[in-house]
Amino acid sequence: MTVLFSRKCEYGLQALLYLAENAGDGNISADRLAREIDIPKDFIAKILQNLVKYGVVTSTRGKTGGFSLSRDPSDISLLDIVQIIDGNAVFESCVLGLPECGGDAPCPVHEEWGPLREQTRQLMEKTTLANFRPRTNT
Amino acid sequence: MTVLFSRKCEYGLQALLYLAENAGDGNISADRLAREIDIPKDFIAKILQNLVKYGVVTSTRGKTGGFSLSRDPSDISLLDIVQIIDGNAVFESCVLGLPECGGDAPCPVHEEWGPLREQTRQLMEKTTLANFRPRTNT
DNA sequence: TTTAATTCGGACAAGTACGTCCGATTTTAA
DNA sequence: TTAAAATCGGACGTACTTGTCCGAATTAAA
Repeated sequence: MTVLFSRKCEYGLQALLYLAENAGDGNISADRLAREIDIPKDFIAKILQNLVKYGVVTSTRGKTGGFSLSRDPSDISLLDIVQIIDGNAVFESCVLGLPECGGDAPCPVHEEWGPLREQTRQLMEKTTLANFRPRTNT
Repeated sequence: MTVLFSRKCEYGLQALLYLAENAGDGNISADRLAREIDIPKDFIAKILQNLVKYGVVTSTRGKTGGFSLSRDPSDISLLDIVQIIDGNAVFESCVLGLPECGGDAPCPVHEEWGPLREQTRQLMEKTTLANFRPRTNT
């Protein structure tokens, strides 16, 4: 199991953070991404192709082709990516999986999980692709 | 996708909360559990059989058989159940899936996710099977 | 012009989680 | 004693997620 997001989503986040980090290098190929962040090449290619469709990533074919971010990294939140790949059910569902969990029939952790979930959502929302490596300035 | 725990784990938690809630009824059959909380019968049976092995649930065969809690509900935390079924990787892993995420190479949300994860763990730890329906006392 | 390196799209394969079935055993009640 | 209702254990089937492959199209460099 993963923690909150699917493998696909984790890979997408990792790849886009790498694109942001290495934006100066121009197009970055799926092959390089696969090598650098240790993800199956064809799999990350597919994930990025999907993000291209949603306007987050730009792709270029041909010999010097590859992927790059469509917008400024600071304009793309981690939440944007999560919602494209996984949707936002994770930020709306009962953590115990009770379909009817809500105000009138709350699960035992409903009241406490709500704020934690919301804080998590806000964390993903405020963190952008510009926020790679927060404190590794040697 | 589920939120934090596997389907199996969610079902286990739901079933045990039901056992706690209806402890007065003696043994509760997999069939009743399946009907009441809308889970495939053979699936919840398997999940409970596993919890029997770990000493959380007691099973009785035969005509009036079924399942019941081995200990007082207040003695069984939700975390106990989660750890038996899913392990505790969920409370230890990087939320972005980075294998090397840690103090020296933190992911962009490492510092903030840590406390949220820990609060979640503590919530599951302090909440027991006696904490069903916190505020439905009419 | 040719070759190499890339993305694209679709199909397919593998792996894991989820769910089902069945025969054996146990126990109670008729 | 017999029948019904339950768990147990193992095997099996299904569905979803993850991962792979391949041919076509595109582009730049040799």
